[in-house]
Amino acid sequence: MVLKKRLNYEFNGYHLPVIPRAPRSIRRRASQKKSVEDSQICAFELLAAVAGKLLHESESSASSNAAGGKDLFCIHKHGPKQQLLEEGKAFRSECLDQGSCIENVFIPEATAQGSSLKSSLKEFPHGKSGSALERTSNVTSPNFTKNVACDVKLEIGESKTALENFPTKADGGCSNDGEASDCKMENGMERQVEAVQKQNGDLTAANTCGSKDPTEICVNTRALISSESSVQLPLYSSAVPNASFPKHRIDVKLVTRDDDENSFRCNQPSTTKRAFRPRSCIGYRRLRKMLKSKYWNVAPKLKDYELSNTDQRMKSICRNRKTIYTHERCEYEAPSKRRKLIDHSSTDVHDQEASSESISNIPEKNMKRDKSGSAAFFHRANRVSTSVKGHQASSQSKDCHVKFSIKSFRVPELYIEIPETATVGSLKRTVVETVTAILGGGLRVGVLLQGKKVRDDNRTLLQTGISHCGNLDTLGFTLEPSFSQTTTPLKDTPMLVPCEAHQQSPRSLSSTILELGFPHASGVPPLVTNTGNHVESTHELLPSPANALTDGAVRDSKALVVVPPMSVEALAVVPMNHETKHSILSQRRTRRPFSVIEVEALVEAVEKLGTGRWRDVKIRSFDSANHRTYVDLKDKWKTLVHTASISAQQRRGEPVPQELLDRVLAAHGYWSQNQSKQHGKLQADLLKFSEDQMEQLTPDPPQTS
DNA sequence: TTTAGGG
DNA sequence: CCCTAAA
Repeated sequence: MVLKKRLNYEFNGYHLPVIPRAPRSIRRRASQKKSVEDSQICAFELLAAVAGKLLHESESSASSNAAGGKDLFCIHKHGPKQQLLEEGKAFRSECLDQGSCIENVFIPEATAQGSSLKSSLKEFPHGKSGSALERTSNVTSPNFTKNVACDVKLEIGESKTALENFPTKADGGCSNDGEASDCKMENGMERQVEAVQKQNGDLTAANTCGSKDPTEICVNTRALISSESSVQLPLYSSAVPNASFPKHRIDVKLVTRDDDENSFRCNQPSTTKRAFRPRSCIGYRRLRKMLKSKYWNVAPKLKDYELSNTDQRMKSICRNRKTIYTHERCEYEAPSKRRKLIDHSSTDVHDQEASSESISNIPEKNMKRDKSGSAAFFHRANRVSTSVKGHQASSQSKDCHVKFSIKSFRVPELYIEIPETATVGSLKRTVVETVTAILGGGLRVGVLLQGKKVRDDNRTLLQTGISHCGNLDTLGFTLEPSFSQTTTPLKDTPMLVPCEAHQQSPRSLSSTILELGFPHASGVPPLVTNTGNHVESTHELLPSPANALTDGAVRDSKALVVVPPMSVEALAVVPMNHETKHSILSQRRTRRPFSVIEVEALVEAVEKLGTGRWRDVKIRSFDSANHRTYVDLKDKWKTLVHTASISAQQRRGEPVPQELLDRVLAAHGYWSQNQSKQHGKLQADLLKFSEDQMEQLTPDPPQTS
């Protein structure tokens, strides 16, 4: 079926607008076969399982961590791949596997027929761009990551590394900038080409990202990989600059930026395209839902659910989604009606710690502490936290209670890097956002003993040496930002705090992973956990120049990275506040205005497919634009129709060429008129009819309506 | 999961 | 864009 469809698309210009769509059940089946999603999930689960196992192991012996990490890595890396191979889609780029996607708007040349679209298409240097793209795809992430505009760099803790590299994404031609479409396209292409070239050059050096330290890269890569969201990193290691990809059809894909979901983009051979559907989107949504569910599930009472989140748990959650959902509504609707916040806190990572190398030096003495509601907070935190709380019986030695007084926490340092050309205002915004993100994002507590982090949450105070007789003087606590606002007891994990815009998807992924109990190999540098975030943030952070037009400023401000812990006082342990949660979990997706190119692609697709087949439209023209869901497309169409019906003066935003609007009206009229009959036997007739219509369609709408 | 609409 | 009812 898929094949058939594809053929149709390819060869029929405007002809066959009426591609009868298969009954949903069938479609569903087909889609299910698209294993990508499944495979991803499988991989995910597998990962989770492994993680769980590792975690387990790590608890018993720290030494095993390294190995564990490795294994994990391997699995992650190969698992998906293998699966793909099995599917016979060997050539899918890894980035795809990873779930990273690039948004491509591809426009079949065939389509170009008579419509104005054609003209614009022609502007693309097909040959050249095509090849460039292909190359790009080979290299995949590296290029993108490498990217053009690295306005903001995020650095995390001591591991400055890779972040810098990832940060920018190459800006796809199609992004939302307000530039004229043509220009955009070209620019985008060129850029990509440049990137590619550069990449090739640099590749040898191995530091695509330009990070100075290869080692670090490796580490990061690993970390990233482990975090699932990291998807792209694997490429680094395996990137083969010149590997040749199978040529794709004629589709020209435009790379657009895609942030929310996964920011990585890569060009996919069109062939594969259909194979994996909106998986990322879907996956993303799914995760989101899951998270929500969890939130509800757990958050309400901050019960100490077992922290060990295994995939089992995940599954169950999924299963109960509906139920949970209801639950949520009841309990949380009040605060914010529309937004369901996900409260990671309860579920999160706690146990895991991403160990950061950063060791805070000055241990603070502690005495008693406690502030607000840490109860819940600590609750989860298990042992350590408990101890912090006030006095509690320290685990084993029942007789002794250790009292702590925490005067201050060390707080991670923030590094913000923005272009010289940035305005002071944007700098301020950036700083504010960063801080907000951190504070708002949730904190976790790290425990330092003699300047060293205490990673093992399972050890008792006694075992750790924290007791009366012990050196409380050398005991310190750190407050570290964490994605999920959850605070985790021991260990400090410096993390990237996602800016508000940050989205979910990556975040979700990482969070999820964490929840799953992904243990970081202790040996692994600081970021296993973080990595994912980093990447994410990176994406978001990097504003593509093009985008700047629309919301560039905002974007710019988003990028920030948190580095190592530093001392900040009075950061009371804040249980997660709503706001925090709000900002992180339930954020509204970043607004991404449709670019003219996208509009064009949409119009073109609708002209062929008609309205009411948004899923197909999505697949056809926005398959790789992970941030554009079919609902988005439908909404966009709605607004386009509206836009087309109002005067130019009343329109806002990037102006859409009148020609496109005319086509919108034409298509809208046409399809609304024929909607009822399209599937029937009239199909043939309609076919012809539509053909005619379409052909003359160019600027003038089919009068049919 | 998709579609269709309201907000 | 989000949220949902329906399908």
